[in-house]
Formats: sequence, C-alpha cells, structure tokens
Amino acid sequence: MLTHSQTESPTPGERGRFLWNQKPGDLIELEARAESLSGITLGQLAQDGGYIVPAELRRAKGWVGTLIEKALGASAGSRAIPDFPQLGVELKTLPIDQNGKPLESTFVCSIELSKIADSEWLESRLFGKLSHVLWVPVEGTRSLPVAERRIGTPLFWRPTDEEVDLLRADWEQLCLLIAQGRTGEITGHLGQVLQVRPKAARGSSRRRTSDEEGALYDEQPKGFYLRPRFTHGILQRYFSLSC
DNA sequence: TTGTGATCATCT
DNA sequence: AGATGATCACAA
Repeated sequence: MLTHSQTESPTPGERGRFLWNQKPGDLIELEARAESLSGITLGQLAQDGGYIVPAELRRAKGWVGTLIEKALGASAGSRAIPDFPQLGVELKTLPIDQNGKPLESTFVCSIELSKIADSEWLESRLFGKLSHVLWVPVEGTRSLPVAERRIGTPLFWRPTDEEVDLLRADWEQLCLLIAQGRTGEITGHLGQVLQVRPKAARGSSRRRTSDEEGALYDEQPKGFYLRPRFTHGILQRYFSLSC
C-alpha cells in the first residue's frame, strides 16, 4: 500500500525531515510531531519519506492513515490494540471537506461476534480504542488530487462524560442484539453516535458465531463506526475552544 | 483468516 | 447531500 519510490529520494528514516517509524517517547513528543505535520500536503510528506502517492484512493483506501502512522511512529501494526500501546493513544485520520466537516464515518474496531455476549463496556475494544484518540484531520475532497491534500491541526481527545454515555448506550443496545442472535435486525440505521456496518473483504464473507442459546450460524463480519455528526462535534468543540 | 488502515458506490 | 452497505490493500 505504501509503495516506496524507486528513485531513492530520501531513504526512509534517515534523511527525511520527519522521524519515520520512530516511536514517540511520550505524549508531549507525539503532540509536537503531529503538529509538525500540520499544514503540509500529503505529497510533501510522502516525498519526505520516499513514498509514492497513489493517483486515487480507490485501490488504496488506507493509504493516508498508514502514511501518517509511519510518519508518527505508530507501532501497533494490525493488532487490536491502540496505535501507540505505551501511551494508550489511538491514531485516527479524519477526512474533512473545505469547511472542516467530516466526509466519512470513522471505523473504530471489528466486532467479536462470538464473544460479544459476555463482554463488558470497560473491557470492550470500543472503549479501549476511544478512551484517548489523536485525531488528524486531512483534506479529503475527492476532486482534490491526493498529493495536494493538506494535513490539518491535530487534536488529542478524551470523550466527555456525556460522550461516554452516548457511546455506551449505543454499544449496549447493539451488543444486546448481537448477543441475542438478532444480527439480521442490525442495520446502519441503529445508534445515535455509533453504528454497526459490514467490515469485510466482500459482501459474501461469513464468519461463524452463536447466540445466547448456543445455536451456530454464519454472519457477515461487522465493525463499529462513529457517525460523521459525532466526529464533527468533536472538531467543533475543539476549534471553538482554541480560537 | 482476521484485524488493521479506511473510502467507494449507490440509494433515498 | 447524506447515509448505508460494499469493497480494497496489507500484515501476521
């Protein structure tokens, strides 16, 4: 996905302006490094690291997120833990339009369909990932060439008590349906701030699970997503306070 | 195969 | 326009 330049511009991690693939030691350092990306374009950042910018994201949907991860030294890989394990921080890029409005929902984590029945909120993947997030807004208007899109001002976010209540209420409602084996009733329409949507390589993907009674059946893999309205609220609150 | 990074494509 | 369901690439 992150294709290296064949022309050997700067060797990644050696000559670039940014500390590619190097773990930040603490929150202050992570913040400083995230802020150093603010205002530059994806093309500039990619060139610094010696990466090729895809002409379009259709076949490179996670390219922006992976680029920012490498630049900031995220180390969790594809494990189901926060991107900066030692700091407990999850990194999320957020595509925004010219008004700072999120263009897409935000994927949070996949759902362990077979284990969801006896899970608890405080131990959940969802709560674990959302307890501390570093949001990095990035211009995402489709008509803007990927290389020209600018990285925005990063912000650290911890959900307020009110936001936790909203998330937890949705999470419990959706988990209950899943635990009862009523996954057929789950659509993206449910949930005020959180929703459950397919998360699979193809629509026909299936994964084995069971309901409270232990009955086995196959269901489409699903994941939790934050609604754009919710993430928009996070950005608005932050930027209204910082002005 | 599952979980990560997400955006695409289409319908209302 | 906004949102839902579908889909793409990669790592372990």
